[in-house]
Amino acid sequence: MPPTRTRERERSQRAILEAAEELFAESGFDRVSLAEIGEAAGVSRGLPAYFFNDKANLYRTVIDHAAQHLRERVGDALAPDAAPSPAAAVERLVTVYLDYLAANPRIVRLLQWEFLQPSGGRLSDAPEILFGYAVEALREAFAGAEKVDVDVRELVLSLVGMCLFPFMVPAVAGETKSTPWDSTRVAARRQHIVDLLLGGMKGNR
Amino acid sequence: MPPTRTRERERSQRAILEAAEELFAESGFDRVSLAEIGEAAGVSRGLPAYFFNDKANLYRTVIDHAAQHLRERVGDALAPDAAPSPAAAVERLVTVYLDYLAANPRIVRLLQWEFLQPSGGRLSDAPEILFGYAVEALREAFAGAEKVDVDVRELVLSLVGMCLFPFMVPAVAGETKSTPWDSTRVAARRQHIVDLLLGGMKGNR
DNA sequence: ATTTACTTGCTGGCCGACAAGCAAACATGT
DNA sequence: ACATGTTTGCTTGTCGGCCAGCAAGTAAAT
Repeated sequence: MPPTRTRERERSQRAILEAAEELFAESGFDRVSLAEIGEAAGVSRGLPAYFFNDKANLYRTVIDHAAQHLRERVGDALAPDAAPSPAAAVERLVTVYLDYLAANPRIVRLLQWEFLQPSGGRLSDAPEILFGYAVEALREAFAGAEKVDVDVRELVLSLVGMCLFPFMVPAVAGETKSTPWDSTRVAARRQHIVDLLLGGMKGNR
Repeated sequence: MPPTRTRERERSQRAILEAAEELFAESGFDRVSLAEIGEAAGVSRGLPAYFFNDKANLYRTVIDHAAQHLRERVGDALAPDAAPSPAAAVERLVTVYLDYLAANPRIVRLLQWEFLQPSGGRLSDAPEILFGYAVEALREAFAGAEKVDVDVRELVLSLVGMCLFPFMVPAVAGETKSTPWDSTRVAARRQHIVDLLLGGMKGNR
């Protein structure tokens, strides 16, 4: 059994994956070279391609990891509660999404890059995941309720849009460098979004 | 005076600019070569760099044109009316933004690419423009009104986000190929957004 | 001695930039 | 009117750099 060996291998792989995620998120696929990734990971310029055969394959691995992370965190946070009221479901969705996005700016940027991929041959379903859980949770919550006559698809677009959008334009949203997002700022945003959604759902039409 | 000469020059320049806008919007700066742009414009591979000295400069010109287009169309549509009610201001903002974005998918994609540029050294203020008019219009509309206690910055983020976001994820928003956006679909989205915003503004807190 | 994690050398392709070339349009001289 | 020179819109050749991919090499662990 080779203990140190395997351990080193995994350590290098994780370092490369970490560096790749950072750099891909920051600059996108094309602006990052495998040499840069190796350097950032503290290994030689050839090792990334040695472990992950392709640059494209390394990228896909990064995206898949991000998608899995998203799935776990958001999915787990939404799964337990069974059949809440529509208002509670909306509120929890907003909270979960905002907290997650605020805590994971790199994943936000990876999502942005993915959004720009040619829509036909999508190699990752990360964007789909983002919406899938929201649609699912809202459908479930609205199934029992009677009063709500809002189109779920529209509502999800609005909810996810309002949660995600500020993090996609940090400069405009008034963010300072290095500090991701102040927690009170997130709370204010959360309150605002919930107000809008609940106010609009109360049958304004 | 050389009439035909200058005319041909401008024709070529416009063809290049048009092709560059199309290709940059579709694939981003890095995935497009000057040769491709030349080919798409029906000229030689050297002409783009001959007219616009740099590839970067050509890109900047494309972005500046898009920003100007945005400024003209959105600005003009928002300028005339002086001091409308908050509700009317919101409704018109939503209508103008949605119509513009639905009609100009290429500019949406250019904006997306710009959003991903390193936030420090921004070379175009196109994103700022998008928000500037909304902030201005809402500040103006809210100055006279008393009842509204919503943070304008939050509201603009929500408004622009809800309007722009669906066009940034056409696949998720359920869009078919080649058809940009059905006008009835846009109308439904418009109604939904206005409902949310007005419902949330009615002092729900 | 053999595997294996890892590095370094190499190569071919792509692309942006520059410069030289070309031909059509225009100016000028006669 | 015509020829010659000059400008100018445009093309093509070329060079240098970058980078992904591969293969050969190295050294540590077993």
